[in-house]
Amino acid sequence: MDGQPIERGQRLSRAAAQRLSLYLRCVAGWPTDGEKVSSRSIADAVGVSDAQVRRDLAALGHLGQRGVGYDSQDLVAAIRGALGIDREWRAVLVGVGNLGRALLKYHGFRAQGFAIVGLFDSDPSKVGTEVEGFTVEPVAAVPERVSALRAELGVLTVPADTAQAVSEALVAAGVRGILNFAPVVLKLPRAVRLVTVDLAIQLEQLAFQVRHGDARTADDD
Amino acid sequence: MDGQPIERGQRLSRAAAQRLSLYLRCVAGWPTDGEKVSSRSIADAVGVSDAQVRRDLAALGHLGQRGVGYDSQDLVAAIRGALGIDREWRAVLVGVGNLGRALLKYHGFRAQGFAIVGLFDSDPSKVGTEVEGFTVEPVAAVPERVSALRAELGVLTVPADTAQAVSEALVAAGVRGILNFAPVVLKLPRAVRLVTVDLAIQLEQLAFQVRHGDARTADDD
DNA sequence: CGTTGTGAACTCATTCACAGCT
DNA sequence: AGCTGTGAATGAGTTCACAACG
Repeated sequence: MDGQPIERGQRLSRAAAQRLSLYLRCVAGWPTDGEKVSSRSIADAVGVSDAQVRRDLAALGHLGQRGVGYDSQDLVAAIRGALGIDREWRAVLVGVGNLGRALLKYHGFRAQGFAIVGLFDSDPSKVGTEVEGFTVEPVAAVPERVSALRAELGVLTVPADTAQAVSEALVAAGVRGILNFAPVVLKLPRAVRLVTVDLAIQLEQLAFQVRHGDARTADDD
Repeated sequence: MDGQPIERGQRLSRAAAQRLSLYLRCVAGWPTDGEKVSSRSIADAVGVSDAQVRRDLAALGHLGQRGVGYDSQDLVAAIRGALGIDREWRAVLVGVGNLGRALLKYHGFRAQGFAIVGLFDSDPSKVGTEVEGFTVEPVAAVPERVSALRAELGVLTVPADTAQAVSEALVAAGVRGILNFAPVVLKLPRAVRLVTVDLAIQLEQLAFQVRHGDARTADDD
């Protein structure tokens, strides 16, 4: 039932998709003052070239008007569609430590269409407690509960040594994508999408850049 | 001849540096069983091609032995040197919320040579409290305290609306690099290095990949 | 043998520059 | 005039394939 509305002319690269997230964030956050947005204004806001912005947006279809710009309303809708966040995504979170709680409190998720629908932890002292309105369930319940909750995504904020096992349980329960914060390389079936955010590596990247005055980099994951 | 220790033949790309972090993590974590490591074994562990590993490591100098492999000891030292984490980096953390606390507890930082030397928060109820062995100081004290603490890096785990102001204070206090977790595009002097980790964007990337069975991606930031 | 290091080919991504529309 | 869309040029990054070496 994915219908069919938006046809993609060409595949978006991973990097392009990241930039679209950035464009979305700033355009959606702008006051709907005049309605028209130019590639230059977006470019300045996120720190890329205007040609880059046009190239990225052109990949979403013809939604700009020459001599005028882009309609911010349409633009937001088009980017959402291209990123696949024009519908709700149901996700469970495993590992209710500080990081897990930080993510729960981060309401940016819900605003972008992501709904956390279940919480799990292996620590018996946490199971049964209430966190941000959810009752923490035991990690052993993942197999049955995740499918019952109809969750498609899993967020993994558990220690490194249990990440592989938990991720396998999530996959077995039908999760199709995992956002992993444990500093390990998970081995999962090809069909399951995986995005790993390794906080220590990001700090190393920063140190690297400071040491060698290397790249300028404005952001990215 | 090349006389000296580690001169870089060519510049490392940002992407290459990220992969080096991954190599480092797995090689350092391996039991020093035989001493010799092959590009293939590293490649399998982190999910890239063996040619890629060789190309990356060759950029660090000649540290492999044909027909044998790389000495894991030397390899770890060389990668650390290339990434600039062969010495201690002093960092302060601003924003002692859940995310900030999660980072403090994450001992992977200290293990990699990063030392948090100060904590700041704007919330008066947090100032003066002890967190992970540090006394939280007011954010207003940043200008004087950061230089006194000789911190070179700043970790920003504050709400989006204060991130720009706090980052400017950090820069004024002499910080040379900022690891930013606020979902905003910071505008800083070119000389200050910036790495932004936007958690919501990572979730969007995951949704994007699940939606379009697009890339395989193993990780990155 | 097995494994590295690397020229060369190739793929992917970005920038340039301008035609084409408003 | 202003601004988009895009072919062409450029650049960056990755894979191929094999010579060189222990």
